[in-house]
Amino acid sequence: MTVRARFAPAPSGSLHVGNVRTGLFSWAFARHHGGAFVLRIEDTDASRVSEEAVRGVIESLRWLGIDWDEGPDVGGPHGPYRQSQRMEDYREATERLLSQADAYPCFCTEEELEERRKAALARGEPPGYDGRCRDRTPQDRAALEAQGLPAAIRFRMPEDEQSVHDLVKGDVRWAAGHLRDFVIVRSDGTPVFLLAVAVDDLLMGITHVIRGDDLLASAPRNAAVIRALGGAPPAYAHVPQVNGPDGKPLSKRHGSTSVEAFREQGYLPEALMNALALLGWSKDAETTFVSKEDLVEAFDIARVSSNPARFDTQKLEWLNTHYVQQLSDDDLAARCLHFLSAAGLSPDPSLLRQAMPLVKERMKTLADSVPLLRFLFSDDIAPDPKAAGVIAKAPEGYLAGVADALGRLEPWEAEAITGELDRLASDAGLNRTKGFQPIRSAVTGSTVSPPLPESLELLGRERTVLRLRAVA
RNA sequence: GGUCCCAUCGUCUAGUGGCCUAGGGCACCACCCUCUCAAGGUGGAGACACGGGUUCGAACCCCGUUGGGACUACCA
Repeated sequence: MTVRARFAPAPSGSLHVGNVRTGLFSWAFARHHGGAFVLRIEDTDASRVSEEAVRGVIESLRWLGIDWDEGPDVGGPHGPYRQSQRMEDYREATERLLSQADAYPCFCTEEELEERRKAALARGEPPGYDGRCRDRTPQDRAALEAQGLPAAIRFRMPEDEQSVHDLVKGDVRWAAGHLRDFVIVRSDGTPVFLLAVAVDDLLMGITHVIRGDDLLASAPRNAAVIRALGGAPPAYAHVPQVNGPDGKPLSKRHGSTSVEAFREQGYLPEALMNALALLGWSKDAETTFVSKEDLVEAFDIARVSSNPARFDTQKLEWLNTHYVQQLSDDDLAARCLHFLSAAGLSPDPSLLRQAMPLVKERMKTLADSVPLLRFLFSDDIAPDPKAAGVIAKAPEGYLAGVADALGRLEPWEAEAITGELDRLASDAGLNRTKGFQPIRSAVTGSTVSPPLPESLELLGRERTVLRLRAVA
């Protein structure tokens, strides 16, 4: 059997790292087994989706390195891949279910349902649907319809015990009567997720449904609908949710946890993917660096942990510094360009490229390139308060002397500059730290910068001397 | 309330009855290196939620308790 897995996000908000992690696992599973991966957009609730969100989902996944064989943008034999465009399939399925008496019209209004729910709760009974419309006679239904009462369509849940063999949770059972009849078509005629997912998974030939475990309870319902439609349910794997640092499920109040946000902060896709891959899954006891290829090669759904994980930003940061260091200078320069431009700088390409070895191991994120390199690409480098303090404490005439000496120095390269700076410092009775810091402050405007002599070499003699004189 | 899921260092995890005086990564602490900041190196502290069983033997199996979470919608 050829594996067909899918990722089916609801584009109601941004794709947060918990969602993608689930998608990543589904993708890795499909790729590991040489199967197909399908992207489907779950937008049955039109009020909650925006076109922007759909585009955002696609872009985020692509950026991360996840690809799909069938989807809304690339098409495929089982399309369309947006639920909002599959209404005909849902209508046909509903008719079949209705004709088989696996579904029935329900005339209860939301208000009535709410009241009965409260009443049941008050009596200490479970609050689910009470089945009032379940066994109405055809005449009864006709009469109610004749009155023009709007009706939703409910699925008639089998009354025996239901069970799901889950690839990560194991066998999960629901005793008879615990799963109530549920609405599959709203009274306005639009299908509900519970129906759409089942129909789509069936029609798209999905063999493995890998999704968040908040959907575990809907698995037996999805499976029941698929069986009623004459199909065989796919295998299910419900992976745990990803929590925020406080241990609560990821949500808006955790701030920017979307893929897009991490991208904007300067994280590398390879680092995010690595971090996500290790959240709830591990290759073995030791492995901490996992590339896309490693993940595909080693992914095993049976090794997915069944308990929820917190997203660890510090580890992401550490992974990111690691991956930044792995990048070639050209690659890194190209990636930094966007951040420097966004900060209003217009870096000279060759200078930028030459600066990479200096900053590579000093960047946690690509965005860090801005404060580190501003002095090279802007002459507006008024010393910050700390730097101003250091300059003020420099011995009388020290910086002017440095300016003079550097103005005559030959050749203008790091090694010679280092020698000269050392000489100047010791002549002034200063050690390297004390001797270099005022210069660094004057030239970069900050007490923190890439190594000084190398920085000066790149800056050039003229700009260096000019800046020294400006503060001297 | 009911049903279901989950429970190893702060955190991510290894662990599927003896290999565990519980291993690794991040974070933390100390030291080394050092022109700032990093990076790097060395070392250190740090966990099986609790209580009962089962067994010659339990982090691993069973039961209970406690604590988290999900679902219980004409949301997905």
